[in-house]
Amino acid sequence: MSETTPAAEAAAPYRYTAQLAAGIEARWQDLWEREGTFDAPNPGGGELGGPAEITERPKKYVMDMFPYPSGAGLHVGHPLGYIATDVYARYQRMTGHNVLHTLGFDAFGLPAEQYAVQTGTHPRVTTEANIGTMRRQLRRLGLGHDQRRSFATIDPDYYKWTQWIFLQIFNSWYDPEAKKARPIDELVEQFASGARPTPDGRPWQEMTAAERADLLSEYRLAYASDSPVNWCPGLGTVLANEEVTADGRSERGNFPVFKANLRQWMMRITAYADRLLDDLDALDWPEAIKLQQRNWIGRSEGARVDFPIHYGGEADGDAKITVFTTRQDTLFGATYMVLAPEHELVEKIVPATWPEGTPHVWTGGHATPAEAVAEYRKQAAAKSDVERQAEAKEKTGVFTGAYAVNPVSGEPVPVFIADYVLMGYGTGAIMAVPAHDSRDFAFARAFELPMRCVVKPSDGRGTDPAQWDDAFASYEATIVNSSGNGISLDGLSVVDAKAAITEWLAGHGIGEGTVNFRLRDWLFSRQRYWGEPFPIVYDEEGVAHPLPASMLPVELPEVDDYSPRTFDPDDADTSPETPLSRNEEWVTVELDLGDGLKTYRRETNTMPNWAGSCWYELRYLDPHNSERLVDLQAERYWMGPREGQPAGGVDLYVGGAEHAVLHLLYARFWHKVLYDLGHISSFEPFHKLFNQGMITAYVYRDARGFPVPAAEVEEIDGRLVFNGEPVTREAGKMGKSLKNTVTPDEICADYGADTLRLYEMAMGPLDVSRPWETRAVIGSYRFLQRLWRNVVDEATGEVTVVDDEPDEETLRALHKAIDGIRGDMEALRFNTAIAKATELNNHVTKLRRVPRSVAEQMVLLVAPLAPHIAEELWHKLGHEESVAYVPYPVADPELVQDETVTCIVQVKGKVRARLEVSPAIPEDELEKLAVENEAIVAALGGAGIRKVIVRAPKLVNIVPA
RNA sequence: GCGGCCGUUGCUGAAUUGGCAUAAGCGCAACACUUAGGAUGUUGUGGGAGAAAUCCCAUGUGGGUUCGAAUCCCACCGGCCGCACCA
Repeated sequence: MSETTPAAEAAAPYRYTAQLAAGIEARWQDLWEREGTFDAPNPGGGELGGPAEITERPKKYVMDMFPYPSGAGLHVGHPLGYIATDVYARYQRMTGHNVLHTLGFDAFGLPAEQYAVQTGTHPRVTTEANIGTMRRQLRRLGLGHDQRRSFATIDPDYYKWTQWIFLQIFNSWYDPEAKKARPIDELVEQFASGARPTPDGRPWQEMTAAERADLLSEYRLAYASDSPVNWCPGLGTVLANEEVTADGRSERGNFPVFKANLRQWMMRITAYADRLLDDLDALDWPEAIKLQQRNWIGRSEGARVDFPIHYGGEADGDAKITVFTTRQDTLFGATYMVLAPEHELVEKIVPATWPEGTPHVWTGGHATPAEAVAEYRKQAAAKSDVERQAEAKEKTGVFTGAYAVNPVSGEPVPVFIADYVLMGYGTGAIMAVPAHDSRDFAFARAFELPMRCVVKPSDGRGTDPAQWDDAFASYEATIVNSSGNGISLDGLSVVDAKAAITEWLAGHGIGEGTVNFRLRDWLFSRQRYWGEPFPIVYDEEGVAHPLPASMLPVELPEVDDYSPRTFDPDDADTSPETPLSRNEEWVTVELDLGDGLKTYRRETNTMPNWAGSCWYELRYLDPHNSERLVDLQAERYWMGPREGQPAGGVDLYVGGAEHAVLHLLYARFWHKVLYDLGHISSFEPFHKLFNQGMITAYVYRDARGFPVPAAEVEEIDGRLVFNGEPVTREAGKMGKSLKNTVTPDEICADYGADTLRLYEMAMGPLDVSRPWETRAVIGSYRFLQRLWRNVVDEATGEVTVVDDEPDEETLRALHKAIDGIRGDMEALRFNTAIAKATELNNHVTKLRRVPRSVAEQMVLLVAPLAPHIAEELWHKLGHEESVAYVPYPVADPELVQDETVTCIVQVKGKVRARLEVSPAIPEDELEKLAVENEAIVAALGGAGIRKVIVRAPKLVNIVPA
């Protein structure tokens, strides 16, 4: 490694060693910082303004996903993306772009709070210390960030604007006509003028303040509501749907999550479902991520259908159950209905007694419907999502005692409640078509309900569902048994039947075609200390008032105990307690909000971790603006829509795929609201998204299965051994508990930052996960040593390049490398760029005298990848300016191609001869050469030629007769 | 269960549009320099046959399309990821 014996040092005191690299790297990092080498000017004047000659260049806005400053420090996997964006940004600078690249910190959140609780210090103290550590670790890698633009989400200057955006969202509503957010005042005006009637028809002026507030809540894009939310006693907070895993546990901490009815802040992201879906098309994102977002939004086309129902006592002829279905074509096959247990209609429809002839299995053994329903609802509520998942295969439910009417067949259909119908999706009620839906099929079998086949099975199973093993759900079939009430679907295909019945339903006023989304509104409040406070206060009547912008930021108060109150993780019968509520002095506040000085109580929830990362791409552009969240001109310059980027946005956004739906969906939503309200010109935050893979590491385990320190495992005769005992190896994450952590600091110390950068980029394609292998780092180190030696004499430190013109072969090798590397850099294929640079470097190493022109171009080629050594060599070669802005080498097209190319001649696809030909050789000439070639004649063995395929100049393929 | 992605050498991985499979690196081997090598350099390194030129086989398995397939299509095997009673 880096150790060299005194003898070797004496012989080569100027060898590129880790020690030498450390000196070079520190020196250039200091200079870059001192000179502000990577400061990117905004157009125009002001603090961040810069010369027009730079701002007139094409721009590139390159971004990493916000790091969270953990207390554990970085391992070598963390900086992978940061190195990649730095290489790309440096390349873009050298190809004439004004490049904005910086890095801030996402520093609010539960881990900081938990860490602070453990260490007994204020979250701000530990968080800021962690940020300091991370800055030091990252600085050592030589990342070319514009430090003027760096900030943390916990800075009051920053979260002031997070709160401001919240107010913007709170103070707007979504106008479905205009398909955009509008200020809530415009809605108030409509109500006040009567242009829009109030729900109960009373004039707006006659409504009380509380009534008005409630009404507006139905429209605001941020609103508080009582709704079933994910309550996690173990964490002491509620969670967004996205933060709950499929088996009903918290993503962080893996605690059980329960449904609880709590008053919480929500974001009406569902209003944007269509736009969030449609605008994906114009984005340059990995298809897999787009697909995940599409699935999460979950658009499905279907119809709403009303089923008339008569219930006890009420002579209400209009009573109905509305269902959502995607299979309206099977309406004739609906033989029963199911409501979610929590459905509000349930209480109303339950009759006093079981109808005559109610089968025993339907009643659950209860004497009255009310009893049965109450008992089932109790059971369903007590079930955690985990239990519900586990029992998903077995359908449970109970008859409500009520019958509705199938609107097309006119037949009475019994109404059940069952937990396989979810309150949160569609209308919380379904029409059950057991013959053509496998869930309904299972339920119908369990409860001995009738089935009616209305889609003729195309798999030859017959039309009697009693004989079937499962429902027939295919669309590749025609409708049968579906006539009556003035409509017939018989003989139509599924698709045509859908259209026909939808039209019929609409015409009769009992349904309409509609679109339903899986996406739900975003639960936006948390019962935590370490987050942004809401800029909201409540008056005596409990009406929420937004604070004026002049009162921002609402700073976090000191509290005695900032940990959230947590409970027994399994105790669902608990409720959250916000840490901020403990500071009574802060909570109670005297304010003049326009009605004179009054007493208000502050909102004590805080915003979720995602809030700060929802808009940081905008603040980098103009981080110190105290008047606006971002200067419009700066935003338009760096992110505005343009050719090829119709929605605008960051040019390159690099981060892990784990944020596929959460952060990326939320950030897109906020961005669109800000766009609608005219604050920005782009309507998507990130034009190109790139997911980097993970650096994994080998985990070594002993016979008991415990991890052993990876660094101390030896390979003896092909067997893996630790302390003389055999161990097993597997790929895993890198982490302390697995004893396989490798830190960037140790690699920098042993080889230097340039070697680390180069190795991480050379390991493989950026988007693929791959295992770290410390022993392979030496390869990148050798590359840099050879590069160094090609320019510098290890014994004297003198530059050894000569002013000779390079020979033809070297020249062609150089230009081929330039051409290839440029393409690779552009496409983020750094691994193959390095392979090409290595080839060139190895070629040059063999030259006895290295021409200056070749050495200089080589230094420029590797400069984005290994910037410190490149600066050093560039200056040793006699240049004064930083290599950062020197134009990247350009290939001469004449020299990219060899003077002669090897043409392969195949017979029936097998290579039988090679010809050295000019790249410009005409097809017919090449064919002639090939056909006359001795080896080919021999290979043909006298057989005639059926066909000759010529792909000049590289290939001829002869097909014998 | 549904959807998506991926299987190339001892290992990490290259291969532009369907056109010489295995670039580059690690490791391994030999040699040179060296008191020494865990330094550096040079050379070799998919399998099989052969003295050699060369030939045959090989991109998870089996089929197909094509003059030609790692690449396109179908089925299967193995692995990874996402969603999961979504009506």
